Amino acid sequence: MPDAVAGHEALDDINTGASVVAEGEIVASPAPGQETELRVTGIELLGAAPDYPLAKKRHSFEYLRTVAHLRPRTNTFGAIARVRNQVSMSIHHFFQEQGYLYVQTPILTGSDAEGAGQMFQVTTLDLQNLPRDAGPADLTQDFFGGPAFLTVSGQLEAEIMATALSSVYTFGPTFRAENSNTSRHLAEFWMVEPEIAFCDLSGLMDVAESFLKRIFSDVLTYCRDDMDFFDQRIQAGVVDRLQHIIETGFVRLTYTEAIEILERSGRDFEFPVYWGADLQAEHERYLTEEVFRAPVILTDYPASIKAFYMRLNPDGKTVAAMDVLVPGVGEIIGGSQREERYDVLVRRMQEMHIDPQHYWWYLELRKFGSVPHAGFGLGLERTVHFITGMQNIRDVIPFPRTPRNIEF
RNA sequence: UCCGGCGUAGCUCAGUCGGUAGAGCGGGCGGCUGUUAACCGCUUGGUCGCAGGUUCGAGUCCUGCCGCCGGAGCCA
Repeated sequence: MPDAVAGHEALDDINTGASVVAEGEIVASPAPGQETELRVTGIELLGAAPDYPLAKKRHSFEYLRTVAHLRPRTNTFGAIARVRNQVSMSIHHFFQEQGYLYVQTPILTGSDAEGAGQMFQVTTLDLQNLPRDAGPADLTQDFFGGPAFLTVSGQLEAEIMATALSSVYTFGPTFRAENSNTSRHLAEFWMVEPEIAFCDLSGLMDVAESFLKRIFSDVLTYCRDDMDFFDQRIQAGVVDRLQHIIETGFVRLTYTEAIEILERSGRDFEFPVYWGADLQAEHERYLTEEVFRAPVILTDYPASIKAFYMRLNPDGKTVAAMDVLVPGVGEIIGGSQREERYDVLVRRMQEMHIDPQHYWWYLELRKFGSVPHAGFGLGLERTVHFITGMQNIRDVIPFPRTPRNIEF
């Protein structure tokens, strides 16, 4: 930089990470690989960056997690933030265009058995000095007069709204206190949960498929540069994979048919395959990655391995549930047609040792003008995980919460 | 939580049979200059995750703990 440039003496303090104001003229560049450049006439150092932890080179994602306050400054995390933004917008656009109502469901809940995993308990009691006489703490003195938790799903409340206002969707944070140490799990993640009035399982599958295709298509259209970046630097083939999914139909298969395929495969699976067993990750991978090489929607699982609120099929053995499985990530959507028949729902709860009294308000939806309805949950981070080809879900959310990790 | 692997310089890693710790990058100094993760020379840089144990001697072997990674379970 010529000495004539105003402020050039600041150059000694301008290194990687510094913030500057540069003035000049945008001109055509003679250099290969870029069309324009800034011919600087003045430069000012706003904030120096001595001992900046991010060198001008490649860093491991593992290291970047230890500097989560700086990693959004890297090219990869910038690209992820833009894709996340686009996916979020596409979710809203898709449902808004079809007349769904965006509703907010509570983050705090008093229901301690929503059945979707371990919950975080919330309290204002002094944990060092709990009110008690020998026995357990007296929770009637707690803020809500009883136990309170962070939600694991907005589904039950969404059903309330959907049976009043027609189709709705929620989009918010969800919390699971499972001690899961994997590349696919977070303790805090964002979930989209549409609840569709007057809808059966077949209609639900149609929504799920067109929903995912819309998200993938928008990302390829509006985040093309970022997707090319992921294709070149993170995982080769992610663009073609999305393109292929958009252009082809999802495979639809019943659980029973899937079991038959697995039994006929001749494969020696670690976990045995038989009707009634829950499908293991190895079984799902075989179906999505080897047999069909495409997203697979599995339906009609045995009632014994699914939640109480899923609608019992006429065969009396299976429920109208569906899982959307994608290659590499596994389950990206889980959903079902809901049991709208009061008597059947009560019987299912009793079979699964769930106290119907705890769900009196949920049951009343079936008592007063019940309608068929269905819904599913889509994990936002699992979706961005799949789209970008990133190896670890902790790297597709700015501030991941996992066991023993909440510093940033 | 279970199984397996790993933890060495600011970062990425090597370290043989147990014998007093090394490279590249980064940082600093100098040179060069149409650069794009520049280049050339010199230089700086260590509680070998923590705590014990075995040994004349431990980065290396053993035990426990902590953390990270991969897989599994749970699930979005």
